Amino acid sequence: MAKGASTDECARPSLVVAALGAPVTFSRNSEIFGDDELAEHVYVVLSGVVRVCKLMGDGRRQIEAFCLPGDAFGWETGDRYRFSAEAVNECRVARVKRSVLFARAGSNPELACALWALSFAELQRAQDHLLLLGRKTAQERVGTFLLDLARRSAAATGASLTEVQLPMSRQDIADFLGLTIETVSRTLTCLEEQATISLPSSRRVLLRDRSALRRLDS
Amino acid sequence: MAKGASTDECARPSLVVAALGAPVTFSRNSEIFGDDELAEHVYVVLSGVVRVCKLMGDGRRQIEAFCLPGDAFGWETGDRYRFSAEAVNECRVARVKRSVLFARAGSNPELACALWALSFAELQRAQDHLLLLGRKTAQERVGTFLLDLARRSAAATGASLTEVQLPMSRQDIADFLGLTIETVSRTLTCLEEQATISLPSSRRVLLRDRSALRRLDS
DNA sequence: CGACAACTTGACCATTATCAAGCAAGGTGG
DNA sequence: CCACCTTGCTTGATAATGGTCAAGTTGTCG
Repeated sequence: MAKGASTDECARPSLVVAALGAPVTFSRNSEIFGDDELAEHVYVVLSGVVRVCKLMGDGRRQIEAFCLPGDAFGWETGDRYRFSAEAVNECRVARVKRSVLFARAGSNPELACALWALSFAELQRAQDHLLLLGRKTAQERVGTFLLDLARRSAAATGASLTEVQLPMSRQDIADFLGLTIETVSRTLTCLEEQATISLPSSRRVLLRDRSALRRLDS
Repeated sequence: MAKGASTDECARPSLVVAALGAPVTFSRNSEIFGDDELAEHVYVVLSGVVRVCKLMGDGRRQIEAFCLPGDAFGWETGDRYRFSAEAVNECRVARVKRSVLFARAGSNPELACALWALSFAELQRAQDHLLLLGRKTAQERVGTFLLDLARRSAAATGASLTEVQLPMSRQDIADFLGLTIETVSRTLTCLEEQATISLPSSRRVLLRDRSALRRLDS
């Protein structure tokens, strides 16, 4: 306990930011903000899961991130959002006015530090995701996804590390991993046949062989 | 000219940061820093091109970004780099001590603002790249790449918008676009046959039909 | 119980990867 | 100055991963 706060000079960055905003709830599949809308707010997930995505003219979709409790989304440099955000399931988010946030950050070093921490977390996730989309096989993508979701769910809500709830549909997973829904389904089946995971139901996954999964993770 | 500085409340963020560092030069293909090394510096490109990349155990490589003059790289939240950086060609970079940078940013709002601008620019490029890697075809990837490089080269060095110099090898392009070297080569040949581009030499590209390229860009 | 959405599975296909030559440009040493 | 080698690029033939199209199955909600 000696120097307990050493890892978080900016203790719980998401809380620092969320404290400045008002909680809002969104129902499954409802839009939190749309591509090209005026970017007036930054958001922090309180409960539930949010997907942040880009759409191409012909309907192809790339989900850039699933945001779990504690994650922030809606950062922009310009004055408009460059992607849309939707509730994957029923969820609560803290909505913080950008103007308020930046005004306060100027005079509040703890807040400024929290903003850094949150936006960098997003950058790092994006960078890891580039490697996945550019160079990993379907099996590696799914394996990485499951491990990551398990780790982050555990961190955010204290869920088990070996049992993952999938709040999102197969289509969402496919659009996140740069695959099709069929390939995601087949890959999960294949991992189950290899006894790497088991699927007690389509939205619950047990990680049976974590070392096999970690091997897929690279 | 009236309100000339409106777009850059933090005028030329890269210059503000670069001013704090010392210029260093690197020769073609030399390493600027390696994955997992202690992250003591942040860098700004002054001239030349830098590639920032991740490697997998079996040698697969993903280039996360090509950094042109004015771009910054080497941001980290933790104390170690999570990727490596190498000189694509002879290049000069400003090397800034992280400790100095962050100490000064605390008391210098212009600098703090410049840091935001630079790191967000990186985040946005990463996010656009996710869509490319996850959902675009080979032809779309190459088209997007050429347009982007032309635009950024023009912005950084005043180069022409219709003639692109490729400072990087086909292998670098492939590892950036999530393709193989052969597919990049074939795709360029194919675009030339369609009269969308021409290739006076392997490292020079003329953008003949920008609207066709923009259609590929989505 | 019926209807609908979400998921799985199968058969076939296409894009891109792999493997293997061949070619062009640039540098070096005789 | 030229033969030789190296490196980087292109092209071709073939293979494989993942995509597409089409049925089925499961599960949920009225």
